[in-house]
Amino acid sequence: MRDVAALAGVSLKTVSRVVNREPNVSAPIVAKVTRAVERLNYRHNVGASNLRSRRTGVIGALLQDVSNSFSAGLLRALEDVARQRRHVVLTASLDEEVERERQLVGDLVGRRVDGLILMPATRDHSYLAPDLRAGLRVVFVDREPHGIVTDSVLVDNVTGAFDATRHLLGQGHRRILHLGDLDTIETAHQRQLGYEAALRAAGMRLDPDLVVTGQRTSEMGEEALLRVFDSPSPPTAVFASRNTVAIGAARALRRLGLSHQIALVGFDDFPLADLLEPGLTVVRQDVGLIGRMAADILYARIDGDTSPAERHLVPPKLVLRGSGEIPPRA
Amino acid sequence: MRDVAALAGVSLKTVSRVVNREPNVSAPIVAKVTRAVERLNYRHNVGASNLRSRRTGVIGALLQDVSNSFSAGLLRALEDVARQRRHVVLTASLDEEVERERQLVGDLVGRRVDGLILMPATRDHSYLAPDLRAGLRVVFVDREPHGIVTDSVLVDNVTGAFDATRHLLGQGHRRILHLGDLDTIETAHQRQLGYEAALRAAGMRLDPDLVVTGQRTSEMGEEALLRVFDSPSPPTAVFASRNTVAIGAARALRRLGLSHQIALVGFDDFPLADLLEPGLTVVRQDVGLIGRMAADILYARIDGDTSPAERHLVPPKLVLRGSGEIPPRA
DNA sequence: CTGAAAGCGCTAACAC
DNA sequence: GTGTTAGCGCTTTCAG
Repeated sequence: MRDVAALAGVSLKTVSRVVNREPNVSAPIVAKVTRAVERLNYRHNVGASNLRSRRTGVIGALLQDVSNSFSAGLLRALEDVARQRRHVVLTASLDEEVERERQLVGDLVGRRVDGLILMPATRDHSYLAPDLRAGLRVVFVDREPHGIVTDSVLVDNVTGAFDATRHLLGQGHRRILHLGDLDTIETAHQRQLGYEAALRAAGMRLDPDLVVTGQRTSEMGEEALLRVFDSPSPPTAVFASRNTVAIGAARALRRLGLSHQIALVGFDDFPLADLLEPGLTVVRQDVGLIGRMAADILYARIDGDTSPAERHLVPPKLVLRGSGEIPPRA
Repeated sequence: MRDVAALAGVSLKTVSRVVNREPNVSAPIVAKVTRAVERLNYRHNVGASNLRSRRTGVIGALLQDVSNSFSAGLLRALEDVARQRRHVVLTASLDEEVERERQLVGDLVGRRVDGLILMPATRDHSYLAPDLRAGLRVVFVDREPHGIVTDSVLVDNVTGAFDATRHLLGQGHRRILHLGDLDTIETAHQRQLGYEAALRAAGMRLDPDLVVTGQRTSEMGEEALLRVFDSPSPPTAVFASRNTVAIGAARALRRLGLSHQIALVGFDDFPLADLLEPGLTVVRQDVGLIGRMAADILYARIDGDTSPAERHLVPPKLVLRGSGEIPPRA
């Protein structure tokens, strides 16, 4: 920058003004400086500038796994709003690992990100309190903050699961298997609650044999379903409350030749769900909307919004494609 | 940091040493400093440290679209190797937009990333030459660098398309439709070349009516296929050289009721391709491997490897699942 | 509209 | 093993 100033015959501060597109610099000087910048291949050092100005133009996004379609879609939405501010996004995957979350949060705070989008792996977030007090802006996504107060954008999992289950009940199903993720995961637990509530609303009792949680992968879902169906009175419908598990369930039904006999509803849409045979009925969470909301809230905070933290609930939507509309066998 | 030093009763430099886990600090002092850090909720300012040390611990990843499974998988692989170094990844999507690429490269260079992974939208990369000369390390992924010399990790698209086409020919198909992306996109062009080469190798002539390029989305692929099949002598097989297009083609065949009559091979695998009916035969590119290779090469350069830039070709693999093994109609 | 001086928070290079 | 001095590249404050 010194060299640029010298070549352009102006002061350091003037170069700084031009580079930062500040107003109040005369056009000829802007031109002169710009020319010098190009001639010298000068690259403004954003890091150095941050040191004094206290804003990095970076937001952090700590997601579950950027390679799964939910996290990836979220990231894309965040990126789109960040870009409008000429901000940039630092991402990492947590893989449900508690230690990783704490370490990455520490790292991002150390890098002085202007804000943080967090889809937490931990269940207790009080460790964030000092940073929050120090001015860190955080928006939780998909999972609720515990032990601290901050904004969140959540899917209404209870309602989504309730709707899915009610949909199956409405078609006459009475034996509905719930295949779910680890019950310790908050969203999974809420879906279980929604399932139970729908049964209760229909005046039914919960049959513990029809609840199989702890399914994380499509393989686990597939095997779990095969196990359950190897019984004298198998279910007539399946609610698979995680997308990978729904895929496993679909695969298992295919293997059993029951794709068109057993109803199946999944939670969380994914590409190609409509191309399966039958098309997979799912509860869809609008990732684009969730990401945009989270980013908008984060930027409102960055812009100085000091209203009380809010919990934003995004309603999921039941998308009928065929698999969920199969009636119980006569 | 000054406060920490004061509280611990040591010098600034000693705190710096402890925070950076440098050797040659006595255990009791480390403990004292660590305690002071915790008491004060001190957060090491990585940005300030970078200013002096000239390394940011950040790599940039400019990909096509982080929400598609190819880019997302790549990003995940990059992240995994970066994490082993306690580095972090700055990502953005280019969406084939030339201007965006240049702007983001400029931004990331300004942020002094230690290295850059680039899946370019541009076709001329000479604009990078000054930065390269200034020491920027760049590894190209999926597309070749033009106008500069730097490392790249590419999929052997010609061979992949050749194999796919030969596979169809081997089953007796003679009228094979090639549905491809914009021919101006390098990878798409190479796939067209592979298709042509396979026909030539089988002693066949290229029928221009059987080449439909410019298909970008699944909708376009679907319509294009419907158009082609609305003819007196439709093809008996389809090679869809882009994953979204293959999905559109599968959807179109489904609509025509020809899923089991017409052979279909796609390029680039995606989740659930095996669950379609019939399972979709594809040419698979190993994203995990590509990402790991690119990151390893980038870090080798960062570590000072000055050997000549190399072009690494990853062979794609034909994955048979049924749709590509349908024989031509008698 | 432009510039000079001070300092952001840290680490390199050296001394002790 | 630990401390001191200088300065990374920029922006802030205030003066002109």
